Amino acid sequence: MDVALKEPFDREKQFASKRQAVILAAGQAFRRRGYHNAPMTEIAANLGLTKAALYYYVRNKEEVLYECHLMAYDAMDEILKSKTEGVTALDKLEVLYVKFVTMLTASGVSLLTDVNSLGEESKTDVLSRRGKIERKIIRLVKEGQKDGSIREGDARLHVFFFMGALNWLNAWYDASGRLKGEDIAAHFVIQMRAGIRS
Amino acid sequence: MDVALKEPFDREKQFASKRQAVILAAGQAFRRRGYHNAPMTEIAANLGLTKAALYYYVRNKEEVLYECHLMAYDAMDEILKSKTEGVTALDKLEVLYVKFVTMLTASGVSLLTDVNSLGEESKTDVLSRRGKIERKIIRLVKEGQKDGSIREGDARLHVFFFMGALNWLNAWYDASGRLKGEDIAAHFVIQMRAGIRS
DNA sequence: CATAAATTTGACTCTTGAGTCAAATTTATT
DNA sequence: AATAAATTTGACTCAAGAGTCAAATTTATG
Repeated sequence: MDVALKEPFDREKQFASKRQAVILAAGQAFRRRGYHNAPMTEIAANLGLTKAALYYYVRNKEEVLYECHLMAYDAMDEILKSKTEGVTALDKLEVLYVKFVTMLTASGVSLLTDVNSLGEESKTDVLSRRGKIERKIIRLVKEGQKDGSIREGDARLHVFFFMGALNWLNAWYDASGRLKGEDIAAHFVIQMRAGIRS
Repeated sequence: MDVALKEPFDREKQFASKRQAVILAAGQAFRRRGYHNAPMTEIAANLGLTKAALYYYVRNKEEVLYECHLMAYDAMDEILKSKTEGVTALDKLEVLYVKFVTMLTASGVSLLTDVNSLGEESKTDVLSRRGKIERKIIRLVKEGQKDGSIREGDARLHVFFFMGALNWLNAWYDASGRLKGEDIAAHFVIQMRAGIRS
């Protein structure tokens, strides 16, 4: 490969990965302290930078929040694409759910709930992303109700119930605590499955 | 009763009830838009008042948030006191859970999660209140594990799972939507119970 | 009606934190 | 080393919204 061609690409990659680091760090801060209680100055300091330096990588704070949401939804989409194993829909759902919990506890990606601090456009975008994911899971639950693996009842409520556990997880989970992500995942799937199996 | 004695009491009562109205309204706003996205001016306007008038009833915004938390925890404490019926611990828990959901969907009381916008003292106070409630429920779950009605496993995780559904409920529930509070309650208990029964 | 207490308001002040920018510094390239 | 590009910074500006207060208005009481 021609070096002159590869290098500018490397630069971009470095820039992109630093940008990602900024967004990840911000996400942690938003999750722990809340969007409005996490000043950019502080996020910068955590990265050994100045606020002004952050703005070299990012347009504004709202964009960072937006990207945090997208990052989480990208990760979830990725997981949703992998739903090939399992014979019944319930089995498939189980696999997905473990992956969700594991992702949230291990990857550093934060599943934020603050959608109201976004501008109108990004807000509707984020909500539509979320809606798509929810609908996929709801569809899977309905499939399970057809194949007899999942109990009858409002599929949407089935999903909201166990997705609530995920969102709440993000509020209380502390990676440095005694509970390991895997243990939580193992526990949560059982409870999820038991809650909806027929 | 002497009128001269009763009247100042009535005044206080009126003041107190108006103050409660302010806090309730603020709670709704905080729940829907988030604490920092709900300016006092707007909350006041919703009540047909001016911001300055609000401050006649309330010391500052943080106090309002604090009172919102307390209001929810008072309601939950009230419910927890009523746990007399039911033969197994699981049955008791079931009764409590229905009441929780009903309270959250019907009473106008909001179960907020933003605890980081509180000052240090009120924050620890709120967290300790929450801790007490959680511990009571955890104790009940352990009791259920003893009497055989509830599956073995980390009681704390059992509780965090189905309490997550409650907290998440507060984020998506819309009183004007198609789903009635009772229906949600009916659905959620079943899923809660199924998730932890032995 | 007169008076006093309670309630409400308009018009302020003040603080916090987001976002900017020209200049300084670091890093890579020849 | 010289130069250019990339990165970082200190020192700003600016807006939003919390909170204040003296004065106006409303409500209750003799």
